[in-house]
Amino acid sequence: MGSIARIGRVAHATLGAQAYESLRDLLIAGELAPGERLSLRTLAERLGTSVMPAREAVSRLVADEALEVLPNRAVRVPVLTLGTFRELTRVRIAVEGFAAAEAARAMEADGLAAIHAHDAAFRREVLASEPDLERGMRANRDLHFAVYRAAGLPSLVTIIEGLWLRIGPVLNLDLRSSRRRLAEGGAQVHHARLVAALATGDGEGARAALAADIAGSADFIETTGRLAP
Amino acid sequence: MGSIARIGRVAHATLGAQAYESLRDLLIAGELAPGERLSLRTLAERLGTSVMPAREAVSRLVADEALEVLPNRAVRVPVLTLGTFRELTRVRIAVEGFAAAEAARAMEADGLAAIHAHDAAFRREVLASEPDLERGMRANRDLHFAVYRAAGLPSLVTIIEGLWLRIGPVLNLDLRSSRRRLAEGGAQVHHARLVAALATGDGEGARAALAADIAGSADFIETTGRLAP
DNA sequence: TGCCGTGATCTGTGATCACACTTAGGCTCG
DNA sequence: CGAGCCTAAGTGTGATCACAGATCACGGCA
Repeated sequence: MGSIARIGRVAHATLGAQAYESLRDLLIAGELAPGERLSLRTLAERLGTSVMPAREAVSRLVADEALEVLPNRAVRVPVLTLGTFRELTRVRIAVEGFAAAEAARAMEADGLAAIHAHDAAFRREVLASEPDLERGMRANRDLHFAVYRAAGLPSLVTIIEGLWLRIGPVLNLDLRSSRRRLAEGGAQVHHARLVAALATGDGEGARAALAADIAGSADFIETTGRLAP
Repeated sequence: MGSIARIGRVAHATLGAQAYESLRDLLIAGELAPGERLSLRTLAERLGTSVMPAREAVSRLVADEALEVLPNRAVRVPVLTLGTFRELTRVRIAVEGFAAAEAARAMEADGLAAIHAHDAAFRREVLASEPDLERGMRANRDLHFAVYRAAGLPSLVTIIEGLWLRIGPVLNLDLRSSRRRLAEGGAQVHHARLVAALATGDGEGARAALAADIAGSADFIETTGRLAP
């Protein structure tokens, strides 16, 4: 095979798209606290570009409601009220629960294998004596989205990504602040029930397990009392 | 009442936001055909501004997947394949069906009155000897979103708007092309069942009626055979 | 007559400048 | 010594310019 054949895509990523994904990852990872203000020029300087790519990134994230512009035109990470958080949780249970149910019906072998791997990685981190929180949360995220992708409905995955983008800041900020959650919580129990239901094609079982998982972490967040009233 | 009181919103709408809503309405109304290419400069000239607001509008719509950039960097209205259309329809039935079920449980008097009004307006247009298609479709849209808003889950309404934005071009293009659909179809029958279920708080009935309505219009679109293979 | 090379034009992207507005800090005056 | 104004720095928004790449049509060569 000539070397010309392995050139592949040039990965023509525009600067604006790169800036968008950088900011996006920061938000999902909870590295930008709710209420924190952003400046286009500061952001551009940190990215090593002009303000234009930063503008596009912020503009898209505002459209996703992952950032908000105040009446002063200032840009900041939205501060979720308790009511908004509960609303998002209800929507998540409905949408992600549906995705899990569909995944159970459409599950194929390789998808199930990937899910098993992510589940094992998560449980390994939970049971470790010195758990790496960031790696554990990434395993959790990979597990969830492997399930959602298995439903075979790409537009649904996009919708769920938008939901995670909005709850990311409060969710991951609090989960990182206390390492108890990872070890104590029923997360791995829910995951086990979820994986079992997926393996047997039990759609309603998968939906129930995922709903319990979401509700469990949401309850934990509420107990921290860090949400705005 | 002094005239100062009726100023209302300062309409602090940024040019980019105005451009976004203009393009958005054009897409939902199906006035931009699938596959049609857009030019930032042409768009800017039509809006009477520079390319900057047009850029922001297009950028946001691309993020919503309501527009797409080809590998050539050209921007066009996406051409839905039959598979993508069916996928979106399944997601719509799940998400909008959930919204209808929640609306039935949370329904209040004034919301129900508004829904009744939109339903009457739609039926009036269907039964008219000389139906105004555009007005009928607007009544249909108002009816649906009045139901979704009644669920009391704003983030769900945003999600559904995104779905309508994607199917708008093919849906409304075909519905306008044949006036039969409005008159023949079971739309008003499904609407009647939907409104009745909402009035009695029958969540599952509302979900079923809405699902049938969506499936019915989707079937009609498929019979036109205008979708890409 | 058919086909390929080539240049003009149009595309989106990024940088830079200009402007209205907000905000915070320092300075002056009571 | 304290409070209010007022300047200066910083904000997002919009316009304009510069540039690489794609597209398409015309003309010349085989």
